[in-house]
Formats: sequence, structure tokens, C-alpha cells
Amino acid sequence: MRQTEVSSWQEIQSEVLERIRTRKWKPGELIPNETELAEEFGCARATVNRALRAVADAGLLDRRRKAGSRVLTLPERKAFVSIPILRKEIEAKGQAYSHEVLHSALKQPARETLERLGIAKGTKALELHTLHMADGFPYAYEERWINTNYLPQAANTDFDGLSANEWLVANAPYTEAELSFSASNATARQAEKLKIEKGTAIFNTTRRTTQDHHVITFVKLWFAPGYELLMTV
Amino acid sequence: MRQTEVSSWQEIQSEVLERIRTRKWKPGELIPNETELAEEFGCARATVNRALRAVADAGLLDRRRKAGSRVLTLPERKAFVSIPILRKEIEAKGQAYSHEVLHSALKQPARETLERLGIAKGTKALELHTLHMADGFPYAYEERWINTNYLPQAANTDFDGLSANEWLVANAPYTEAELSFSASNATARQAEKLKIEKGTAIFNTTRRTTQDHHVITFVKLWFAPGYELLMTV
DNA sequence: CAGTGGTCTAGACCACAAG
DNA sequence: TTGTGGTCTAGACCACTGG
Repeated sequence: MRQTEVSSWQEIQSEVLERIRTRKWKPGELIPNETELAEEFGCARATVNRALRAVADAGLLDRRRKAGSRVLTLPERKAFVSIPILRKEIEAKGQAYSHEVLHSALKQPARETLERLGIAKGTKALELHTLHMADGFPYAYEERWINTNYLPQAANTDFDGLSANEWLVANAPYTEAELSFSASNATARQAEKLKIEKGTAIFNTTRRTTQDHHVITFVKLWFAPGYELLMTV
Repeated sequence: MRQTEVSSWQEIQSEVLERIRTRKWKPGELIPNETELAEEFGCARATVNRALRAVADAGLLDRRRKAGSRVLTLPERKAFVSIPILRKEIEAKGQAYSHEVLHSALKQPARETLERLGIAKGTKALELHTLHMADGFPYAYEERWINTNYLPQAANTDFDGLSANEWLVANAPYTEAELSFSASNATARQAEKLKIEKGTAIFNTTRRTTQDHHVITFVKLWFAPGYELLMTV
């Protein structure tokens, strides 16, 4: 028979997952320590360590020095989500991407926005309103603020060619991001931009990215009806 | 050249992130190989490997045997999302959780549901409608199907005490899950359950979990207005 | 204080894919 | 064919924290 060609830490990981799944190791229970498992599997402790770390990262084990590894009672499985670049997302559907900058101004933001950008009162920032389109139809409407105190070069950039979304990804890699997703009824203004009826349910995203505690940008997105965010675990 | 005197893999990771951020290593560029970096940092190759693996996991590097490690042009940063247990989510807000099973029946699902559950025509499954409440107010309305062919014990379980959500987490750990999020206008029925006005925008989730390719459950959730899904990177 | 996981090392061999 | 990352090992010391 053909060997399954998996590295040993992955095989150990599978075995561990299996024991948790089948309740051989019950929720709340301590599992054998790394040394014991290394003996059982006939491998180095480092290999067991790698396997258990992976299982713990998946949210199924609680690992503590001295206390050992315990099977979690209510595992919080974690999913990966990638922050989308709209152009790619649209092109992945086989549609043509385009965008239009509807508004661009360097101005003093309202107090709420000042706080979100973490800048002082009296400071200016770049405000952008952009409509993203798929095959010419409105796909998402975006309202964005860019912290030009931290990113002065953004003030002199033309976002008609490359969208702010992509320009930032390429020129101001963030270290942290906060995302939120919600639903709301389209306001008259949003409805007009997206060419839909007022009150239609739309999917919203807000995102704030920072670099070493300096806010880079704060953006709100409203998606045209039918939008669906998918992810797998 | 002067050694950079970093010791742990995390410090190396920071240094690598810094070099990517400051464009010392530009997007699309090949970075030195592991052996060279190990020399520069004065550590073992395994330590560099661990650091680079972490950076690659974060979506910033493309690592290939023989080809080397390359800085990605458009990094797709990945966020962790944990699949929520509604009770915990509500309690975390300092509110009291309760739920009510509005409907429970073992019956033959419609064709569409049969497919989603991956079961044969003529088979029965458990249908549940549940209202989740926070401080007595509707929080989310749930429509769920449980694959009782694979999980026969679910048919004899009373979900009035422990919600199906938690019972499944505790009794049928899944190996894979598919999630989707969207927005919609409340239908008359949904509005009635959530005690809101028809047409109000609500946040929807659907989830399908499987265990070794056997579908465990398929569930749709409609959240009361104001719900927000948060995540950080 | 002592047991457990966290990390590092130096060296080795392997798997993969670019040229 | 051969360079690069992927992994394993045996042993060591460290860091945290439970008892």
C-alpha cells in the first residue's frame, strides 16, 4: 500500500483530533503530557509539541505550563477570513471592476471621526467617497477617511486610477485591523448611490486599520443587495 | 556586517514584519533564504523557519521550496473569527440569556434541505425553530435542521434546557463548517418572531457543519436589528 | 518548589519544484 | 539536477504557574 505522505506531526494531529472527537479524551479532561505522547507515538517531544500546538490554535485544547493540556468543553472553532480587495472579489466572479471617486476633500473631520482616526482637533484628513461597480452596476458604496497626518503622500495621490483600497494595501501595510459587519435599511442617499429603493436591506462593513497604533484609515462600505460574505472553517 | 542580535523567533518575526513594512524587502521581492537569515540573526535555521512560517501564515509571505520566500504584493491578511455560542455572546454583554423552542418535529425535509443535509429522499430529519432572547427581548430567531440519521440521539433530546446550539457543540464536534452572512428585509413571519416591523433590515447567518463529510446540522439565524459582528486581525 | 509546556540548537534527511 | 523550504531528532535550558 502506498504511504499517505503526511508528515508525522500532522498524523499525530489527526490522531489527537480523532481522540477528542470520539471522546476518548473527554471535554475538560487532561491529556497525557508531551513526553508521554512522544513515547507512545515513538517520536521526539518537539514533534508532539508541534501537533498539539496546532490543535490548540484551532481552539480545541487549552495548554498551560505545569497544568498540562486540557480538552476544551465548548470549543470555539476559529475561521479564517481574508480582508477582501473589492477589485479582486469582483473579478473573481468574472465581472468587470470599475470605480468612481465621487468626492475627495482634505478637511477637518467631525469630532467622532477625529476620535476614530486618533488625531487632534483642528487637524485635517482626507475624505473620499467612492462607488465600486461590477459590470457597470453599483456593487458597493464607500466612505473613507485617510489619516494624512500619518500618511501625507496620500493627500497628493490620485485615486481615480488605483482605488484607495488597493493603494493603501500596497503603500501602507497595516499591522492591526478592526472589522464590523451589520445590516441596515438603505437611507435615501445610500439608495441613490446604489440605485436601489430606499429602505432596502444592505450589508455594511466598517474597517479601521492601524500601523503601530497610528490609524491609517477608517472606512464604511455599503454593499448592494444580494451581497453575501462567505467563510469556511 | 554586524549581527542583529535577536534571539527568539518572535523577535525575528517582528524584524521581518518591520522590513516588509518599511519596504526594505519590497513586495514581489525574494528575501534571503533561511540559512542566510540564521547567520545574520545568529540563531539556528529552525528558529528562522518558525518565524517565517508565522509571517507566511499571516498572509504576508509566499514560501516555496526551491523558489524561496517572496513578499506578497497584495497581502491578504487573515482574521480569526470564532463561531459564537449565542448564550455566551449574550452573557458577555451582561444580559440574561434564555430561549424558547417554538417548533420541533421529526419530518421529511423539502428537497433543497435534503441536499443540504446530504441525506436520501424519504429520510426524516429533526426540524427546530428557536427564539433566542437577551433579557427577555428577541435576540435571534433560528431555523435548524439536524441530521438524525447521523445523530440519532438528537431525536430523543429535549432542547428546552440546553439549546441545540450548545448541545451540538458539546455532543457532535464538527470538523468543517461553512458560514455565510448577509442582510435582508424582515419577512412578515420573521418580523413577528423578532417583534419588529416588517421590512426592517436584519442580519442573517447560515451555517452548515459537517463531521467527516456527514452533515451534522444546517441552521439559519436572523438577528434582531442592531446586531453587529465584530472581529480583529 | 517542581512539573509542564515553550523554545532553542546543530545536524540530518526529505520533498518539492525551478531551471 | 540541485537549491530551498519542511520536518525530525535528541538533548538542553527556560518560563510559567499550580500545588
